[in-house]
Amino acid sequence: MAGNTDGTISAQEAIRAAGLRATPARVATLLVLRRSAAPLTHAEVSAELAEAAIDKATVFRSLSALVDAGLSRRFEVGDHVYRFEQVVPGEAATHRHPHFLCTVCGVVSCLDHAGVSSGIRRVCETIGDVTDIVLRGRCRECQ
Amino acid sequence: MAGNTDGTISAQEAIRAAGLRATPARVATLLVLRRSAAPLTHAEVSAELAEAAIDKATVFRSLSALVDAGLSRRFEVGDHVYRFEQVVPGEAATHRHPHFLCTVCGVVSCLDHAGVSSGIRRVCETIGDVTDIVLRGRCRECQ
DNA sequence: CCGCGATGTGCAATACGATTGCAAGTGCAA
DNA sequence: TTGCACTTGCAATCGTATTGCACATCGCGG
Repeated sequence: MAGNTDGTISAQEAIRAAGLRATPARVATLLVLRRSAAPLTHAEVSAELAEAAIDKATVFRSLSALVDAGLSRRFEVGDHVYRFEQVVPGEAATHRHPHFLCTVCGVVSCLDHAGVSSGIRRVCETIGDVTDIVLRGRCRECQ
Repeated sequence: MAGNTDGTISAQEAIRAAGLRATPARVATLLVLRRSAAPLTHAEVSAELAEAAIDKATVFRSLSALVDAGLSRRFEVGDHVYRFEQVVPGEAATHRHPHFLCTVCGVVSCLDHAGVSSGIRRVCETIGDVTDIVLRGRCRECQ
């Protein structure tokens, strides 16, 4: 039993597959992330899971565990609050490409295709080993 | 007396010109920013000014005042700590350049000079209004 | 050169997100 | 089913950012 009717892997399966124990707290956490369209703050996830009597420290550790396992992503928009979002199943967690982060709506887009490479790559080599490139600003819809 | 031998405006002059009172704390704060090649955190500036018996709250307010006056710039690279850097006299206060954060040693460097612009600029326009570019990775010394 | 009022400073306290220690509880492989 | 490492809950703690308030100071006008 590795999947649902819609073809996605169940949260429990995904967590196990990532090498973690599928505890209620982690499953619930991942479900909240999956259910949400937008990235959530720890506080938001926490609030939602408070009904299930899951402690905020546990939520934080669950989120961290999910991040470490590559099931979710952590970032922040400049307001000093971390946001979490699920890593869409199928995309490699290690796949590296620049991200654009709209500081207004919080949406993160991937710049896979973007021709960011050539100029920057040389700079990167001068600096060291660049693992991450983030652009921030306002997306077209938030202008 | 509007300038030094090297042609730059003295910190005191600059502060006055920006419409602020040139207090020792502000002058000292601006000097620290000017002296530093890399952007500094509030804690770093504060530590340096502690010798001069300047309180960290004052440093924070001084930094904020400088930012508001357009003499310095505040940003952060994703580690939940604000960085401050001077606005180079002559360049527009809105001038932006990419920053590199070494996730190992935490040092932030400016990629002023870097030829990051050309390729990226086009991408930025496609996406929306990019206000900030951050690269992360390990610097040469932390390899 | 001096006094005064507006402004800035120092100290301490606070807000708040992030993070951890520890003991009790639980998942899961054998 | 059992054991043990891994998790959780609770509460405490940490660090950055921020503010209140009384005192000190800047710098303008006299």
